Amino acid sequence: MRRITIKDIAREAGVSPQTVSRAINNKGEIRPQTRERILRIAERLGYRPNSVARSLATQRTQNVGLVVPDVSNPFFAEVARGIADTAHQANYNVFLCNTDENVERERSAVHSLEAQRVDGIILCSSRLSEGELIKLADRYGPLVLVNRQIDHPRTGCVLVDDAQGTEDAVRYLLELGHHSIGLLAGPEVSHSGRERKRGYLEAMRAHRLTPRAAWQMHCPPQASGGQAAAGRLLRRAPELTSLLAYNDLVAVGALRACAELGLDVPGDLAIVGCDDIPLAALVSPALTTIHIPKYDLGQQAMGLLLSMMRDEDVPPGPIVLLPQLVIRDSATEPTGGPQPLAKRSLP
Amino acid sequence: MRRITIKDIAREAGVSPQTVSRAINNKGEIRPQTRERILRIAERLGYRPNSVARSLATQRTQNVGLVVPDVSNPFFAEVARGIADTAHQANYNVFLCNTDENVERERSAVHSLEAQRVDGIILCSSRLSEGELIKLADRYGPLVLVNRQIDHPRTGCVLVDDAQGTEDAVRYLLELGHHSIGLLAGPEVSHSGRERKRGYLEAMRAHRLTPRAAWQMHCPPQASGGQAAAGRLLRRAPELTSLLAYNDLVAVGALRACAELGLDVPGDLAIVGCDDIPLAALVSPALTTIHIPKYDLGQQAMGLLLSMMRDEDVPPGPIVLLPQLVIRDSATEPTGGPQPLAKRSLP
DNA sequence: CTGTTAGCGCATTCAG
DNA sequence: CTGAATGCGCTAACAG
Repeated sequence: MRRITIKDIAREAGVSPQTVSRAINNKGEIRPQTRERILRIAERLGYRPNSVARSLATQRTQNVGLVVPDVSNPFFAEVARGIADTAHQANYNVFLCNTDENVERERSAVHSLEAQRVDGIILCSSRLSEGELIKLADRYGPLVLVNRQIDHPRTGCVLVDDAQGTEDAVRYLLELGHHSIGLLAGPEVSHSGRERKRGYLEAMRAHRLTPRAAWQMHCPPQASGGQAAAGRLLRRAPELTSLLAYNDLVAVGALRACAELGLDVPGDLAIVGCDDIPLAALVSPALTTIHIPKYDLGQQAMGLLLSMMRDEDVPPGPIVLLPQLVIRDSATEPTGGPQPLAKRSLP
Repeated sequence: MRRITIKDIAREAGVSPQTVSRAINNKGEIRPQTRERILRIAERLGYRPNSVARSLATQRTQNVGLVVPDVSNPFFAEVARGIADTAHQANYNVFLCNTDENVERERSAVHSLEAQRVDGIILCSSRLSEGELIKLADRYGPLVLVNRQIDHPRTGCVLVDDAQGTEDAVRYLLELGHHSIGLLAGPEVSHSGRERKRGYLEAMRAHRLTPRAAWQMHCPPQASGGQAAAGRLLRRAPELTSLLAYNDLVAVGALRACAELGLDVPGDLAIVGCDDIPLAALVSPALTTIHIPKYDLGQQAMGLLLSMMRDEDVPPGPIVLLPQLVIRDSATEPTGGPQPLAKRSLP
């Protein structure tokens, strides 16, 4: 089944292919009348322009590549939405690549996108080494990094001030009257994990509190990880009246751990999450959490990429987005009574 | 910045471009020795094959299009994962298009994909009319529909037996001892909404129970919708001891409504969800729910599309996947005491 | 305003 | 085993 080409239309209309091209792209001088006629014929014949041929001729594809660890992760799903929406508004298509946090897959995704000659690439939470990223930026066109930062003239970065987020959360807990704040830190390798921990430490120190090692524990960023870690942490440090979790899943895990231990949230223990994924509002108690502007992150990243692809001047330095504490039900003032776990016999 | 082409490599290697092409595609006769040499040069020059040019020459793009209402919806996110994984294993790239359940956007997405000359298209929960789908299938290559069915030689369908799922759930509740089972049906326009309702009605009738209209209520497929509807339904029909929800979000809404009304789940009211999105396992009580094999759905859809693109023979008729009831904590035997709401004065 | 010529980078003939 | 010619469908540059 051969598809209709501009030649077919040209023949039908008795003009040259070039004229058809002009009519379709509404470009160059052309008599409105012929243009109309050609368009009608194109319509009648069910013509669909061939972007592949056009791309080859123009050396631009109007496609961009999006590389994420996992679209089924609600965090990246929302970032992806922001990117896709912004891209489509600007008439760009997007290639979706998942990497599962696997460097090898990320590398192959990037190669594939280069082969596709996408006009720009957005890498979310890239696991590639700084050296590799720079090499990529050197040889390829516009590149935008989400949640990662390198210094390169053809690379844009969009970040969230994760440390600021946890600082705000810690301050909030302190103002509520909590003095002993535990941290369920995420993976040590993760960028946001390190930043969020840093924010916690800084906020503590800023308030002349020495962060105790016994109050901190790393865990995998899922509910199961949070549940296990929270259980251990609360036994080890029963004096804790509040917990800051690496993300909402970990916070939910902590919620479950509390249920197991017979602790009431927020009565006995205040819990604050991070990310504000849809889940956060739906568990009970609904999570007080640090909202990360995920959709915005996507919008800004794609917006930046668009500017770069259009060769517009973009201000140097990363675009930094601010998190915002969302107050719901999982953190209130400490009851002030005896230490929650101290008043019970632990299993 | 001009990119390296096979010509550059040919010049460097002192051979013709065709030889380079053969070396790279490992196709046609070529002396292993020259092949090796060429490949090394390509590597050194940082050559990336130009898929655009290749596509134009071969008339195949190795790209497919994926159209979903919303990737940030956990249901479609997982379907998308299944599709993307399977596609990448087979060396296909995927274009991602969101429609927001907007027919106009879906139409434009399809046009865009046609222009990209993707080798195949997967439409999830398409809102296009049957007529339009058939026209699309007529003029375009392989098409696979997820959650939708049409009869067309070049179109494949992958479905979940939604009715079977709710039938199983109703039977389970009946076996637990529930006689009054309410239905929080989803949107009337949705295909799965209608099917799930049908399954409910059939299961009731199969057990010689007349489904009462007062026990059924339609609602938007979100937690808020479920909460509002459950509240009204439970007041209207206080004799209900169990509730089947259109999906997990609606079920969570029902959970909240129960909390408002002072009803214990599962003690006073059993609730069964549908879909088994990650949330389902994380709320408390954890939802007993109908697991829809979302990732499978994606895998099968892409698998089918691959077969069709390879012109393999595919068995006619839709691929039908079976849901499976996942038993967790939100549904147990009825307590058997006085009707739950009857024993309290309603606000 | 419209047509002609050329080429984008590659693969597919067919010769050698 | 390798090279030369041709075309995929379209646009850019120039002529008319």
